[in-house]
Amino acid sequence: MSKLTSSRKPVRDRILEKASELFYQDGIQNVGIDRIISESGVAKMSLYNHFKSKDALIEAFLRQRGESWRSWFKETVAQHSSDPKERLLAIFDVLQLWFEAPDFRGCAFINATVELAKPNHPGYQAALEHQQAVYAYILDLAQAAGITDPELLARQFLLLVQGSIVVAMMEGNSIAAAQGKTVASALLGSRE
Amino acid sequence: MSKLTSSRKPVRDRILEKASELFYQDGIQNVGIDRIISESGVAKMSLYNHFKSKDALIEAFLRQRGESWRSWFKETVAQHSSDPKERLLAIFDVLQLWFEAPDFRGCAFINATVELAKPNHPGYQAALEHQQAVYAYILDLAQAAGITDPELLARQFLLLVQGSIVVAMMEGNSIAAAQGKTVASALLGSRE
DNA sequence: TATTATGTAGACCGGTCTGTATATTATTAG
DNA sequence: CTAATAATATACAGACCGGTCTACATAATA
Repeated sequence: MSKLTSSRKPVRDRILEKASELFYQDGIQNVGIDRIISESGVAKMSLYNHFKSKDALIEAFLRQRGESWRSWFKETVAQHSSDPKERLLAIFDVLQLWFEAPDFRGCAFINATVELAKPNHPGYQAALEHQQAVYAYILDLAQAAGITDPELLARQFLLLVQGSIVVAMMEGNSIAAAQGKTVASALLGSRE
Repeated sequence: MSKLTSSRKPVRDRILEKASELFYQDGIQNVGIDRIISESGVAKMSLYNHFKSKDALIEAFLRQRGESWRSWFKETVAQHSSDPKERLLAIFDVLQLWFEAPDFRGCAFINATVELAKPNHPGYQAALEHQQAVYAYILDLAQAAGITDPELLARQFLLLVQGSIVVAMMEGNSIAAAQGKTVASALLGSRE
């Protein structure tokens, strides 16, 4: 217990946490290294000791956020219902919860592809993999629900999810979630 | 006819054209003033003579692109069909055309809100107005088609349109358009 | 205790960015 | 022809960027 001892957490975690917060909130390009280190209370050399470049930090941010977001999403959907078909609809209830979070600023992965622009950026690939993982999750639910042509339904749902996210971000409210759910219901209903 | 006379078009137009191309293609933040002036063959002072700042140029780019994109979109939809209900579906055929354009890189307005991040940026408001205009156009079609609750259908279509655009951009192909159309068909079919 | 790891603090570098100032050249109008 | 206007070519300011380097402090370990 030497001085301020804000170093309860490992340095690397503090850097990544603060970088994640700032990158998501203000945009990757609008956040500089200097701000990350000053707000996380860490020396610049510590950052470059744990991450070889800003691009590497961006990639680490995206991969970590992808994992934590998906696990939160799946768990929250699961606790909404145990019936697979109802879970497909619960997707949009959970989206609404997300949209209502005060720090919501859209999908970090859509945002990253827009900002990074270059498909060869390591963060770009991470974003694509996240979208694939989300699709795979929806496909799982569709298969468990016994949907005919689950691949098509999963793709349709993916469009609805991404569309809801974008509209919610631009408008700054959560009504897109409920409207997405009405479309999802229609899709499921038209198959019975 | 003095020298190279690349100045067939007025200077302001050349600047705005090149800025539009570069902003859309590489991202607003990834394009500097110096590149715009060098590639458009114009002096830096000419740019700042016609636009008071880069932010003003960004706003001009978004407003001009919004108008030209919407007029292209409406005209192309109109020439696909004259029946309002078929036009609602033709939206996704025209989207597919757009997605297949070699320079397609998503929606300039979604991208702008992501990049600019600050809602008080003049370009941000232009982006919101564009989305409103697209919604108004879909609503027009829905009303002309005699849809019950046209507002709801227009909102549902907006989600599908935005979702298709985002997915097409990330994946770099156009299959999202056809899949969006299947959802649109289902929505229209479930109302008969 | 001596050694090695890790982190801190801050100066510093080359480069890029937006924006301005200046001086010169074309073009156009009266 | 002359005077006003518009565009050009550059140099420059000042801020910020990512990234490196050095010197020092601290903590763990042998």
